[in-house]
Amino acid sequence: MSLGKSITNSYISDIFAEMAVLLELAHENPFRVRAYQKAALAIEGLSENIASMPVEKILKIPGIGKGIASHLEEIAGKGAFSEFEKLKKRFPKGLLDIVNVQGIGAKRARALYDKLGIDSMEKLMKKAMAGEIRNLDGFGEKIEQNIILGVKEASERKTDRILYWNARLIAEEILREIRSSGFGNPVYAGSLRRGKETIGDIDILCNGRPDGVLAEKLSKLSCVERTLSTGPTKVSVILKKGVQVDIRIIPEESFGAALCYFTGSKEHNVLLREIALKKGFTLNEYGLFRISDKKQKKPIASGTEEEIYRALGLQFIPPELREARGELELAAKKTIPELVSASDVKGDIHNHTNLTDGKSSFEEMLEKAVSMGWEWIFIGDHTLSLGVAHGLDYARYAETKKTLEKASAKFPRIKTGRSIEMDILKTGDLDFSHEELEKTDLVIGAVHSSLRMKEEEMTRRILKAMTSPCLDVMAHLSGRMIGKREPSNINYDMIFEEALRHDIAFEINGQPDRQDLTDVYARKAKETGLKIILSTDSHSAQQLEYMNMAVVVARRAGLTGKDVLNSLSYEEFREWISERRKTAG
DNA sequence: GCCGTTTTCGGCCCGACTGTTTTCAGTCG
Repeated sequence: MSLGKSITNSYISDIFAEMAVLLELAHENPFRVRAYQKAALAIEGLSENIASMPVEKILKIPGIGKGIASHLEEIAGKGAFSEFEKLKKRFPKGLLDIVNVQGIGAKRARALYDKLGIDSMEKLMKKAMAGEIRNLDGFGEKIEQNIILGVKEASERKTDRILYWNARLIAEEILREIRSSGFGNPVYAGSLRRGKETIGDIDILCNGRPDGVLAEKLSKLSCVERTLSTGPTKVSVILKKGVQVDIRIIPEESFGAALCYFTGSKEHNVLLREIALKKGFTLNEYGLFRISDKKQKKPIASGTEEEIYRALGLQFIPPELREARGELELAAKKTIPELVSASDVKGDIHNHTNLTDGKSSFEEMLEKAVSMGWEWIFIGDHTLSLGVAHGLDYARYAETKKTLEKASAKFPRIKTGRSIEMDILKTGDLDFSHEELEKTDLVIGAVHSSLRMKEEEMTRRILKAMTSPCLDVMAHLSGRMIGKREPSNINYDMIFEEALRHDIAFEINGQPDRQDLTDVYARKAKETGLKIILSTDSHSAQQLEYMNMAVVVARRAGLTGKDVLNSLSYEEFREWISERRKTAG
């Protein structure tokens, strides 16, 4: 059974996504292709490991039927399924890269392979430079030029997606530039508005008439490197920073319909349109129309998203939930929760100062915390075992706690505590003795070393750490770093169940490359009945702003203000710590 | 390949833009 354990949802999801591409290359029925894409997305969004789910339960997942279920069984047994293996042999690996080049899809990739034997990015570049592609049927000089640019961009880009936080900063910069050029009301949409972990390209909507004038001006913004396409309603550009941005020009009267349409997700939109059809409407980016209104003259709703959802008999769905994960059913029953927002947050618990590996002093941290509008902050540092971070032993913890108290006196508007990020050793032991732990304000347990242990071993290590009554919060549980480090193998079910017995809270870490717990597991934690706490893991005062990152993850998980301990007052939070320590032992 | 309160067969969301073509296929979101 060792094979079954390593078969994660993301592993399976990747197989089905690749299968979809291979089927497209094979000129298969497009709806079959779509079915595999849908299955890949559905599996990616599950918190429970699908490989160990009973088949009756698997068949209840929307988008998964008998066909995919039987493939799943095969994957669970041997890591792949036969039709997939067969197709993989039929097409060289390099073709999959070629499909991802801007302007090339499966059809063109297949044609290039059949007619010129192009099976790698290198060959593609060579043939394009030699001018051999332009002579093929359906190709031309322009496509050839775009291929050369596309291959260059693909090779320069290190990863094809950027972190949410970075995308948000870039988007805000463009919005400023568009605004200062005098164009009305630009907003971002797409996966950025939905708060996805990583962002492929940035979608921006802008108020204006589709007369071509605005589009022309937008393609000349100073941050633009090259223009991919320009039409009266849409401009696609690549920024100097390497990110693709699609800007749409939308008349005010259909702004809501467009915002909804371009926010997505695609799957959410498909379901939304199906609901519209059942009610005798049709929905597109211009509005919601009666089907009988053939020329789409008079929209039922179009100006705002709220109007559109209302006209469909649905509660408004916040963008972060629009992933076709059951939100439409909730909206129909009007049970979409009021999601947590930055204004619910009264403080942070997990951060670092210049006493260990942070950059800022207590005073700088406190000043920033006040400017965030918080009522309290627990300021933390690493413990000793984390040699690289000059961690604290108990004596230094106690000493610096006094220093913090002195610093706090200068900031009467904010209440403070001294937290400590307790290293969970390889054995599952903690870095301080029990007597020392009892004298700390707040203990945040975290794994920092030997992250690649086997699942059983790593799970046992964390379970053991949790038996300490003073371990209050579990930080960045999976240890993953997006794009750099895979999550550790752990058994979430066992860890969550044990944590529930000890009333241990789980952190959503707001570092843009951590976002850990993920939205999927934060949702599961809530369903298990666990408490959740948002943190910044700041290594400078400025980074306290990452609280906004953690809020986005929490919103995607469907959490309310009440679900996060950050919404407690200082006294209530202190009370929670002492109560849980009393009962946990 | 999935799905079903008009259905177990025959549908499957919809439009913009480009570049190739003389009316449309491919790509993208």
